[in-house]
Amino acid sequence: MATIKDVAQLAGVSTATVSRVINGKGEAAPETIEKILKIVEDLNYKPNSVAKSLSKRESNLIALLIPNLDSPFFSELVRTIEIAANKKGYQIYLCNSEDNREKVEYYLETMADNYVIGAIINSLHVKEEDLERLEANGISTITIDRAQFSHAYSALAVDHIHGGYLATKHLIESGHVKKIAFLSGPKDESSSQDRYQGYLKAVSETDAEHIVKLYGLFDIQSGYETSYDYLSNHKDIDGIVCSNDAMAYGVIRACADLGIKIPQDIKVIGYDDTVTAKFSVPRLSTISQFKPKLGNLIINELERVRKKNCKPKKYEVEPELVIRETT
Amino acid sequence: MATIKDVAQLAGVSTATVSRVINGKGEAAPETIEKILKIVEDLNYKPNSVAKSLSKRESNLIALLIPNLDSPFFSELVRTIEIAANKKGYQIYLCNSEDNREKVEYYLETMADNYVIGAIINSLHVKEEDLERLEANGISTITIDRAQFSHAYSALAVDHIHGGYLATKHLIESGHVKKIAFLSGPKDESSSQDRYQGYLKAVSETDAEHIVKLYGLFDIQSGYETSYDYLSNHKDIDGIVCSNDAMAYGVIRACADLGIKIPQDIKVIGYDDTVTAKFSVPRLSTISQFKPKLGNLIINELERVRKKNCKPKKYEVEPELVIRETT
DNA sequence: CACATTTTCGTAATCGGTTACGTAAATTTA
DNA sequence: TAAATTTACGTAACCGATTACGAAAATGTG
Repeated sequence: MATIKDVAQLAGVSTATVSRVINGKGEAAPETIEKILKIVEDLNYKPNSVAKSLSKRESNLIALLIPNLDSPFFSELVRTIEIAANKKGYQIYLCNSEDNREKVEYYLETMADNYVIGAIINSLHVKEEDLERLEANGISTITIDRAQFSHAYSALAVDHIHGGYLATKHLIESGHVKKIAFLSGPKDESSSQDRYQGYLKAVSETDAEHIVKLYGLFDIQSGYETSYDYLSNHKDIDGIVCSNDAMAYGVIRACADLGIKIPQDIKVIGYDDTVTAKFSVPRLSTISQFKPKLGNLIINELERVRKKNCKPKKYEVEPELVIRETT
Repeated sequence: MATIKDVAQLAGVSTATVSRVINGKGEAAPETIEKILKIVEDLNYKPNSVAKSLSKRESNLIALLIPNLDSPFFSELVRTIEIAANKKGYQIYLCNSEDNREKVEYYLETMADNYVIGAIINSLHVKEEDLERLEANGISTITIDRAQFSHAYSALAVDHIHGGYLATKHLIESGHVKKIAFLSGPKDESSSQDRYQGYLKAVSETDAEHIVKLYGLFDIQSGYETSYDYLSNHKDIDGIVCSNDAMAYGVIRACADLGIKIPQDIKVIGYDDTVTAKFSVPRLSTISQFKPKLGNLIINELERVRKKNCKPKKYEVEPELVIRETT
């Protein structure tokens, strides 16, 4: 691997000049520029990222902290962000927290000493003081979705209350739905609670009745288990609003096992509009929130906040209802 | 952020001593060690990874090059590897190639100048000479699955031929299956071709007949589209062997749309045993290959090969048949 | 006690870049 | 043509660690 010294030597100039030319900073004579660029080309010289990071005290890594990769929702998120970041020359430092505070802490620390320039954060376990610490270390942050919206930094959030409302209202109006249940994510998870608020609001506006709130872990298995347990002992509901698609797939499976027909006997709605929703049997009605262009929005916001004097912004994504076959 | 200089100054020693003590290299007086460690503790000093990488010319990043994150197969792979890497103090540099040679090249280059210590590679577009270049730059490699098995470096592969054989044999024997089709991934994709070999072998051993080979893109949508197109024009098959689970879900959906009953009218088998397979309607019979412990195996192999004089090894994972409801 | 060994630790170079500052040469201005 | 200004580029410090080498201090040996 050629270094800047090799280039400088061959060009008969100092490394400072080479650096300037490559980065287009300061002045240089046209012939010098040409000579250097030719040598760079010949040697296939690429500045070493690590050295660059050290001297500039910033890398081109963007940390992406997420709780897991199992759910399609997150893998789709990672994908859209990776593509957007890549287009701008950033790379992704993947931080998979497994929803575990220790791993979150580990990653928050390594972010700083890897000189990542920004962090995209989706985690129950990140508190405002963690964001403060990151910003103090020059790492701009943007939280997505699950973390609170009310901290002092940039955030992108879906209006979960409205989403929950939309889902529930539609579910109720899609048939003779009178008695409904809400299948929530973990108790300490705020987006689920918000969706639940919207759910309650919709219930109060109609003559439907809220029967029970169930809890899952946002994965297909827990969706299956909790709904199977409940439905095999109770026949009192005809609609279930799920806090994400993965759990809804579990519900669909549980109903199939129990001989409950969707949407005739019971209607189901998910949340996220993951790719599978279009192809499940039956196809899942759901709430769509993230679209590919959000990757760009997130990366752009991170770049924007990095410039001093740029105030953090809050973004809200309007959830949209996607009607398919389960309602 | 405290640096090694701060620690050295407070302890009244040189940075060299601090470095030695922290890394447990060379000798140091017990009191000196104690004093330094105390200050490290007090200051919450963490060595800067970037500086460390530069001076040692190696980071603790492991590159993970995969074609996409859409398919659960890859997101599960990323997850198991992230967990294994993390346990050993490595971090993941995520390289999502979108199955695109340009992005592959971009990432191969950035690997070297990020001083990643190893690369886990799954890509159609990586050739043996790319592996050579990586190794020449001190990056040990292990290819997984889709890339050829025959290069000079470490590799982990599933015996796709045997897997295809197992799947097909079971499909045929699970009912009165006489006329079957193979739903392949992209034409240039070797694992699919291997599975197809196994498929043909199984066909030849039974009285079933191979009718058609269809091509998809390994995703649910293409699985749906190709099978829908074929099945709406032909009623001549009663079994489909799919080259991965995602496409099998597409087939299931297509059959539902066409009023074809699974497994009564047609039997379907997938490949990968993704989490959803247990919960789809109907539950998908499939071939299981990667288990969580493979993450550890991969990371260990990467560590092993790094030591000079350690010859690359080839690993084969035995595919296993998982019988569910589609056969 | 003189000498050999060992222990402990500091000096300084290095990894591969960036950049503030200064200076010599080229150009402009009067 | 001398002074002022601008252009082009080099010197050297720096980012935050690691490490080869050597020297001083401590310890052991006869």
